[in-house]
Parts: sequence; structure tokens; C-alpha cells
Amino acid sequence: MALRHAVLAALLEGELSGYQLTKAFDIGVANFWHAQPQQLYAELTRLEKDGLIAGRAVVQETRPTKRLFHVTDAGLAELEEFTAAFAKPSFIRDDLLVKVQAADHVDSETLIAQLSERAAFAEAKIQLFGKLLRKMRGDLTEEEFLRHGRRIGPYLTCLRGLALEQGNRDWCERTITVLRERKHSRARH
Amino acid sequence: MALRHAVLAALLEGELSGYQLTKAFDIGVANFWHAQPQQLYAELTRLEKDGLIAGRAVVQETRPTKRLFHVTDAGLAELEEFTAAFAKPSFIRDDLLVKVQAADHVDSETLIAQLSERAAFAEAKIQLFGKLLRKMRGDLTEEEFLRHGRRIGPYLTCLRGLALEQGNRDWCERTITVLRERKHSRARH
DNA sequence: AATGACTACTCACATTCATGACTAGGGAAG
DNA sequence: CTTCCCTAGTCATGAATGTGAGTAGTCATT
Repeated sequence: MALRHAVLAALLEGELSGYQLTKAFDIGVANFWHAQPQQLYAELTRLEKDGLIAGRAVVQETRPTKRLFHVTDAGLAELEEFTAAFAKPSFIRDDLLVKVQAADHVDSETLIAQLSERAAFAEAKIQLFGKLLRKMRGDLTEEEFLRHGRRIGPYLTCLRGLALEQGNRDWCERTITVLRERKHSRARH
Repeated sequence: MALRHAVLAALLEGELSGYQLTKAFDIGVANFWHAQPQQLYAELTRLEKDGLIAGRAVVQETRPTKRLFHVTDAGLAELEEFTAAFAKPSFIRDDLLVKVQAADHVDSETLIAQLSERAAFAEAKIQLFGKLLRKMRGDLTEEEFLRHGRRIGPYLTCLRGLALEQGNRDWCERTITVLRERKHSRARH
């Protein structure tokens, strides 16, 4: 059970409704996991049944009533236990890498198009993460914030997300260059 | 269907038996995907049934008979189609990131232990990828190899794997430092 | 006045992934 | 001479994840 703990960790930041949670997971602000709304609602139901979170209904005037959830003590204990447990090494599952693995056997232009798209996507995420980080640390420098800030967990995971996307972008650009050069040099023969 | 194409891409490198394939996926040499033996055997069966790969039995003296598989023309066409198709943006799924997200609410030492373990794992992978890359490019420099080498697909994916693990290691070390410093500064108050 | 987008969810189903247990022969180490 | 590991797989089952479709009211746009 992995989504379970991702949801718990996300709810630590404060009360959220199922819908708000789906937004967070959707944008990938919670950049450490991804899930569909349906999965999140199902998980919330299970977590509440198990007493790891508790919800309270908030009646709204113009909107449907929503339920805000927070982590209970039992939920915290569960997270503590999870943290101590063995973490399965994370593996990448990336269509794009599969495509590049087959680079010598498929059309270069097609591949380059895919890589450009990914590079653009990565760049957008880099901007997003940059903004999020600036917002989280406020006026402080990164060093100061990490030393004295109150909640650094989300900041640290965001840093990893940022570095990851920078890596993605750089690798995509490098790969595009390589493929282009090979194409030209072969065209001359 | 993603494993499907990962297997196809892996088989492009040459004929492999199911068992050899499991080794490749197990070590993570095929660093772009990961799968259990059972999944691979099942996938090979399906791929053969669909005519995307073909196998030939090789009788061995002391070992059980094995079947070596290669990609058919239909398989190549399938890969071509896959390459052109939309790639769902890859998301990370990492227990460790979930744990760090909850950093402000769980025990630091536990977290540091997990981060150290991951850093060591990443370092080992870095060494492995380094060796693989040197082996693939032989006497050539990276630039020369990427320009003129025959099969660069696996090299390129390996480069991404290397950068990823370097990113992992650096982030783990940075995070450990941050957590340690916070602990000490709080201990003084 | 209709169309589409947003909030806030639920149900049901399909696919994918992971796991334990099992067969069966050979070789190496103690 | 027994125990363990390696090759080379198969079978069955369960857990996790993904997806399509539907409900129902609100709000802004054209």
C-alpha cells in the first residue's frame, strides 16, 4: 500500500477535501506521486474506515457540501511505522526511455518530436517548482529556510522534483542534438 | 500496455531467452523499466501469440532447453507505432519521497537511515552504469561513440539512468545534511 | 438560452503488477 | 552425501492501479 501513505503525507500539510486533494495530485504539486480522483476518493474512504484520518463536513452555500480530512494520531503512528519500514527501491517507468532504447530501429524525427515535447513539459515543471519553492521559503534564502523553517518536508521533495525535471530537460536536449547530428552525418554519405 | 514495449525494446539488442531477459530486467541494466520474471514470461507468451516476436528452441547439453526470442517485422512496426504515439508523462513513485514529505512529523534518525541506504544504493548504481557505458563505447570517447557508434539507444538510456542516480545520491546527501543540522540546532535550545 | 467549465463525488470494471509456491536437472562446496 | 545455488521456466492468486461513465448543482460565456 503506497498511495495510502502518499495521501497521509499530503494531508499533513493541513485539512483538505477529496476534491482539493485530487487537484494537488493532478497538478503534480504532490510531485512524489500521481493518482486519479477515483483512486483518491476510494483511498480516503478506506483511510477513514481504518481511523487513520478523520473528516468533518463543511456545508457551503452555493457549492455542494464537502468533507475536510485531517490525519489522526493513529495516522501519524502509521506514517512513523511506514517511514521505518523498508523502502522498495524506486524504479523509473517511462515510455520515453523505452522509445529511446529502440532509437536505432525507429524513425529519428518521430523520436525527436517526442523528446521536444518532453523537454517543453519539463521546462514548464521547472518553472512551476521554482515558483513553489520561492513561495514556500518566502523572504529567506534557501539555506536559512532549510535551517529554521517550520515545515521543510514539502520543500525537500520539491527540490528533488526540480532536479529531476532539470535532468529530464537536459537529457532530452542532449539526446535531440545527438540524433540530429547523426542524421546529418549519415545524409552526407 | 507498457511492459510489452519495454520487452520489445530490450529484445532489439539481440536474441534473448526468457531467463536472460529476467536477468537484464532484474539488475536494472534495462534501467528504464523493472519487472518480475513471471511478468516477463507471461509477456513473452503474449508477444509470441501476437506475432511480434518469434522464438526458436535451443537444446543444451547440461542445461534445460531454452527458447531464444527475436523481434519480428510486425514487432518492429508495433514499436514504430508506439514511438509515434502519445507518451504519458512519467511520474515518480517513490516511497522515500513520501517519507521525506512527512519529514516534519516523523523521527529524523529513522529518515536519515533510509536516506543513507538509498544514497549507497544510488552510488552502487552509478558505478554500475559507469562500467556499462565504458564497455559500450569501447575505446571511443563519448562524443565519438554517439556520433558514429552503431547502437546508441541503450547508451542514451543508460546516460539518463546515470544522471538520475547521481541526482538521487546528491539529493539524499543534501537532505541528510539538512536534517542533521536542524537536529543539532534544536538540541542547543 | 444553450453550451461548456467548475465543484464535489460515486460506481463498476478492466488492466497491470506483484507474490508465493512449485517443477526439475546440474554443479559446487562443505 | 547433503545442502545450497543456478538455469529455465509455470501456475495461481491477490493487491494495486487505471479508466469510463454518471450525478447534480453553480457560474460564466457566447
